[in-house]
Amino acid sequence: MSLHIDAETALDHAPAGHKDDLRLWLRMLSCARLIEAEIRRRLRTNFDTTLPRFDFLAQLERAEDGLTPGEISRRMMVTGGNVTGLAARLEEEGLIERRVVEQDRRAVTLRLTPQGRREFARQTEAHEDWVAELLGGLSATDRAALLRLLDRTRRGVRAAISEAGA
Amino acid sequence: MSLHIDAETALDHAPAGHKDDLRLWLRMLSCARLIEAEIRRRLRTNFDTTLPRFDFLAQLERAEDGLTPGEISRRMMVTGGNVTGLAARLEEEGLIERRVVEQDRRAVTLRLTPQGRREFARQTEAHEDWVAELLGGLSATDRAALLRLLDRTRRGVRAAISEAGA
DNA sequence: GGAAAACATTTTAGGCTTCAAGCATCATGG
DNA sequence: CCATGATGCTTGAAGCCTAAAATGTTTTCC
Repeated sequence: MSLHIDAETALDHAPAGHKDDLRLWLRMLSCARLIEAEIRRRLRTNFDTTLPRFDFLAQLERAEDGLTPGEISRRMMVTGGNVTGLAARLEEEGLIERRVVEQDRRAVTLRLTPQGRREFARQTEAHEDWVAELLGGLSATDRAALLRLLDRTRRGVRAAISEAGA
Repeated sequence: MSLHIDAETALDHAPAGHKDDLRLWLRMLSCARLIEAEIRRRLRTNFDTTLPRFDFLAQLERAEDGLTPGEISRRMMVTGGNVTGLAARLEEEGLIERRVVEQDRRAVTLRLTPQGRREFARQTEAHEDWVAELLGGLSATDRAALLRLLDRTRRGVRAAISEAGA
């Protein structure tokens, strides 16, 4: 909030919670980053892989018939160019395979190889254990409350974003 | 959790909350990423800058006498090489300046230029408004509860990490 | 049928990030 | 004094990420 506007205007723009929101956001960010950094570290040291690669494989695991880069791009919420690079490296490593779509030769489908499926199974099992380990300190009550609050938050944020875009 | 182990073994490895923890983590991650992506987008379109640059300036703003790259590296929790690159670009843009430390010629101090200070003031004001806008949907009660739960979570995660490292 | 628009993907340029190696400077102990 | 090791920073290689331009393919619509 600017220091140059008068108190009345400041009140209009800074209702109770203006500063609190910032604190809340910074805390959520630091919490998420703490967990994420630890998971990245473990993926690297245990499986010599990265979070984006892991997420990529997870998308393919859930889709029995493979996915197109465009579909993966939407699900991972990253750009198409990003998918191209990740797919190239994963194919290089033999974890996924590409197949041109017969009906639409612009498109390709990406799917897990048997090796990719085995490798991902190992990774996801460990990943799940890690998360449980990191969040294990929370009581069942806290977990439930946090889940609900985060859901509410996410809905609110989505609403704010779409409103801003409108 | 692997699909190939029997139910009993699965129970050993999956006490109540094992799956719930994963869901909780994924929800926190998606929530944080949603907000972060929107803030990055706005920093880009409104100020033609990035979140790391903004964070960097924020560190310098708080430190009256400037900071060394090493200190910034610790505070931002990123590697030293990262700081070097960011500092180079910010200096290029005239927002910060470098000064070799007299007493220790290995070290440099980085500080905001007057222009950098002005620019950051504009950015941080907008940033605060954005966060308030995005989180505005939450009630005061929810905000307080979320803040408390996130703090508890962070402490638990820190404990789990340091335990794992020990 | 064929031009134009829409679509799926890749490429390119640039920024962020890490790790590891390298360089310069300082501090210590013989 | 000066060799050795510690410290502060930078560089280089590799991966992740985006936005924008380029390529090839399909669809639309006259």
